[in-house]
Amino acid sequence: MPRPTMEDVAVRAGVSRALVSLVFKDSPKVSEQRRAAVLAAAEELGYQPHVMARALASRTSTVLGVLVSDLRNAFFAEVIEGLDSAAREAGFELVLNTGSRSPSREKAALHSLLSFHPAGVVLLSPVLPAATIEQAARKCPTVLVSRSSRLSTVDTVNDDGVAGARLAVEHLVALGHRRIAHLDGGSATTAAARRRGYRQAMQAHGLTPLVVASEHTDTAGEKSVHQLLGSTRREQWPTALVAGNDFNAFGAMSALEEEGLRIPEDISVVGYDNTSLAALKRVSLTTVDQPRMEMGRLAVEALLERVRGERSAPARHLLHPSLVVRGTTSPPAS
Amino acid sequence: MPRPTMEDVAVRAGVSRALVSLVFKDSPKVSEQRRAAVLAAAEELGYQPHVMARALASRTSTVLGVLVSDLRNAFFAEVIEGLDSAAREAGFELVLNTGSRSPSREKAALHSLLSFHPAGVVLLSPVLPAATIEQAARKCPTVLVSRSSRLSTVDTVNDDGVAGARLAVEHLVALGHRRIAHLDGGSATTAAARRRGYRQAMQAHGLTPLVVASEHTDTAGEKSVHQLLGSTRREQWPTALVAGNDFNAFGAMSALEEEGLRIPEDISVVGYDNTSLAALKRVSLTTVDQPRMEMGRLAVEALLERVRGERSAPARHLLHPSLVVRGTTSPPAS
DNA sequence: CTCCACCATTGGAGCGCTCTATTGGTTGGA
DNA sequence: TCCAACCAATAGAGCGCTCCAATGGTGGAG
Repeated sequence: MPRPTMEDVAVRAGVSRALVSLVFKDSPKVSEQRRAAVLAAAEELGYQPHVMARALASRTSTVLGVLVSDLRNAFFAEVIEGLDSAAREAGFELVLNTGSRSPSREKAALHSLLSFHPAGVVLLSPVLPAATIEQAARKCPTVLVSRSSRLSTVDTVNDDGVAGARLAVEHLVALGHRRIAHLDGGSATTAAARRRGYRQAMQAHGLTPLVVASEHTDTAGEKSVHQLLGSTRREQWPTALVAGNDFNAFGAMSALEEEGLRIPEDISVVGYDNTSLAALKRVSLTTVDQPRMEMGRLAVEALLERVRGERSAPARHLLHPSLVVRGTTSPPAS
Repeated sequence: MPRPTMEDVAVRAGVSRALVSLVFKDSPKVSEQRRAAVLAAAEELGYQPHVMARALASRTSTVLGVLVSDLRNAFFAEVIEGLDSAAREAGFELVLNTGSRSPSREKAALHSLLSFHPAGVVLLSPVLPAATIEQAARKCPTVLVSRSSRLSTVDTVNDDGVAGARLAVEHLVALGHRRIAHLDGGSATTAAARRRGYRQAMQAHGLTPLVVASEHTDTAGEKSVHQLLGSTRREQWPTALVAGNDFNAFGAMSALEEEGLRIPEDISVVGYDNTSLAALKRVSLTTVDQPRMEMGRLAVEALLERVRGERSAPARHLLHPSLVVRGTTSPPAS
């Protein structure tokens, strides 16, 4: 299907190609009369400027590449909405690609993103090796979301996981809990900060931390709880759990119920991420909320600052999480 | 950040630009020696072909545009994975855009997709008016997923909602249920077929259909259930519910529990879509599964057939859903 | 020894656009 | 009346690439 070009519009409107270009750039130096003629001709032909040709000719890209490690995780969906609205406002287009949580697939996806010669790329919690990220950063401005980095060439946007985990512990302590366990996120990029925050908060209250190995999935949460309860005397069981993230919390809750514990009467559970499922009445999970939209917007902002050459020092955005109290936490059974 | 061009590579390898082009097209008419030299030079410079320039010069696009109506819905995430793998295999790149369930935003997103002059576009359950879709179809091959159309210029990929809803009813009838209500999906593009399937199946078993107005969200499910129970005598309450989709089912389940009904002992619930949440042990929702990956693959296939000019008649793929029985259905109380 | 077929390689035009420099047509001040 | 200043409009080069037609170099057949 051959689509009309700028030339076609120019001929039909009886003007030069350059004038059409000016009209589509909203240049003020075009008479109202001509502008109208051009727009009419474009409308009649169904003309639409060709982004790629424009990018080539102007030597500037309006494309922002976005690599999502895992589309199934609704957390990213909301970050993307933030990216999307910020990008659109600034006149940029998003090109999205997904890596399905596999380093090799992510690499391929990043490669394909870079082949667009984008103005910048956003990497959402990538599992890529640091070397690959550095390589990308040499090609265009790069910002990391939900993953930290020491590279001075990349910007980062993260929530303050230390503060978030602390928030969860403070809440439980305030309710009267003292035996509070943490289900660790393992290799996830955000796990270390949450673990640290948990430890700090526990020690600040003179309590003994208990970190249980796990992962950010519901099956891992399930397994870890079974292991924890199976290897501990009943009187020693924790009265509250700080899960690595919401999915982990869901798994943990299933396991707890299987073991005959009621939530929150017998044991409280706090998640992390405030995914949309947590808000479902049936689930009603107390959890830590990250300002996802805001994170998306900041990521785009950081990118654009680099694109415009306004900044060369790395930006390190650390956002404040907040606690959303719902139905899975209550004071411990006397 | 200026990136190296084909010219740079050519100079460094001591060959012509055209030869470099041939190497990157994997042309067989290049000597091993030169090929190696070119690849080495490219590697050293960190050269990567410019997709946009290539598209312009070759007058063929390797871009497939994807419009997702709602990224938060995990259903689409899996369709996209199907799209992604099929596209990658065929050497195409995905450009994703999201419309956040608003017609005007969707229109803007579609517009921006089309400005890439893609080889084709995939519209995932769009809320766009038919006229807009037809317009898009005039510009490039277009396929609709989870939405049907009479337009001969667009292909469609849908699950057989009639069969899916029937599956749900059959299952409940087999368990012994007779008063089975349906929570309707309202204006959702997939609602009509499911409603029809429900009606047909009920009538086939000599049962009276009861369609309750609702939407494909959990809050709507909640409200509808409260209304249904509030306006009916207890003895008349249904013993089973066929929800419009999983989210609707989640909301319905919250409301049922609030009304003091146990699931599945007092009332059974069946969802639709088999979203990843349905599989969470804590939820364990019996639901209808659509072959999402397959749908993604078929969509890309349909597009490529049109691109290659192999077919001009509209393709109408109707896929068979299957029932996934979990914990929210059981025989009715005596 | 010539001729032609065949091969790897190359120059150059052109894809749809932007951008710089330039044109020609008004104005208005001196 | 003349010229600078200004304006809308345009010609033409060039962005990074592909592709076609053409190049020169080789080898085998006649």
